[in-house]
Amino acid sequence: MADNDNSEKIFNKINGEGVADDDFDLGQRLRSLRELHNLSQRQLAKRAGVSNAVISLIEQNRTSPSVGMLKKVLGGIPMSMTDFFALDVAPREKVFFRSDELTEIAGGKISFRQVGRDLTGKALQILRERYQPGADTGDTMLRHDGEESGIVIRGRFEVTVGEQRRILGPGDAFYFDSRIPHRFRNVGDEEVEVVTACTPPSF
Amino acid sequence: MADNDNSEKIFNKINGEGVADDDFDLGQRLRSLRELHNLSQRQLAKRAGVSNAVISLIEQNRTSPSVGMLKKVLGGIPMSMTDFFALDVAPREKVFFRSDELTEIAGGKISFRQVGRDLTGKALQILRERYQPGADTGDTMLRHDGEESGIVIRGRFEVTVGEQRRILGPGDAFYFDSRIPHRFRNVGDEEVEVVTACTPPSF
DNA sequence: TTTAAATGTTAAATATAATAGACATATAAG
DNA sequence: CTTATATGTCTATTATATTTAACATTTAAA
Repeated sequence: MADNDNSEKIFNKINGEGVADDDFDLGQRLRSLRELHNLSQRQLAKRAGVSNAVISLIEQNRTSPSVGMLKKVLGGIPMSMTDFFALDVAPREKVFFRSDELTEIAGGKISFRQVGRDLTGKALQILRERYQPGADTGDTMLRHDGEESGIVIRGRFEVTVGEQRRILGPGDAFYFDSRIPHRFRNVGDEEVEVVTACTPPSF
Repeated sequence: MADNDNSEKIFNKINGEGVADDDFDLGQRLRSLRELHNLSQRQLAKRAGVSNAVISLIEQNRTSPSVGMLKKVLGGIPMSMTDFFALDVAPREKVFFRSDELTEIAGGKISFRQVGRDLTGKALQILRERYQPGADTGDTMLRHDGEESGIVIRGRFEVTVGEQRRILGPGDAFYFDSRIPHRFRNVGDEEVEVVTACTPPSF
């Protein structure tokens, strides 16, 4: 073995034996989903075109279904694989946030005020952002997983996404895949106010 | 068979034979992902603790891996199941939206203006909502999958979530699991303006 | 009570996924 | 050229997922 020998060893040190054991309980998840939709194992099985036994076995985690099988089963609900695995969301507690309760993330020329304090396990991040005149997100373009969207409330706001650039005013909006390098800048004389949302949270 | 006999037949009419054949190509997806990370099949196999053959077979779609297997393989990258399936998002086209390009969803006393026209396959829905004085979302509580959050820009906005109710002013915010029944109402004299985000899109 | 249909579970049979190891090819080193 | 290491693919064997058909309970109707 040649040059990649090391990376593998390092990797294994980090991740145990390289196994990514998500702890989530596939069986429990399917069972909840099925019961939420008021279907019996047999009803679901028939709609999905599979045997009822396999659903019982999956729900007991006595088998690890092939993705083809899981897809068929979910097809009986119906729900996509994507949604099924995205269902990681835990039940939430705090619902309301006073203006001054928003979590200050960055001060100075750019102010990010986030709804909610700890977003681990949550699907959505929503921010009220303020940019002082001339403020920007820096020279290196931002890049992360997920999608991102926002609506400008006040000011003249320059948004750069990949090769595209545009100046947005009040009421204007943007929507893009956050994996595309992006950057924000206040190009006007007054403060920019913008409400943005990301999924999943990027920090 | 009793009362659910019909629902099944109707369902099958809608969805072919109840099979949810996502068209996405799992093999191609894994291959791209692996190549993106500059790993050979054997390197990935070693890191994941599986045989190299299975990766070849999966990438050729000659086998439908068990979710356990897929999890292990992704563990070698590493990437979670969630992210793997969330990778469904097609490369996006339109990024910027002028104020008047926002899609009008509901007129009258409540105005929903959405960023983007067709959100199928997208993870995020962001809306600029306006409520005339006295306007509300109706007597029946809303309920759908996903999470929902918003920040009030103007006005006095009553938000009811499950047993909780609160009146929010400019800058105040909310965040909740959309499966909890909820309702919105303008309880002030002036128009309410609020920016909200849902994931996944609820309509 | 008896009967019938529905429920979730389980066992044995079958189909398929996963492994170990060989094969063919390509690239680079000697 | 030969040799060595890496690549992706394929075949036979083993392990496991999936089906079929039964079982044990429960619920509702007769």
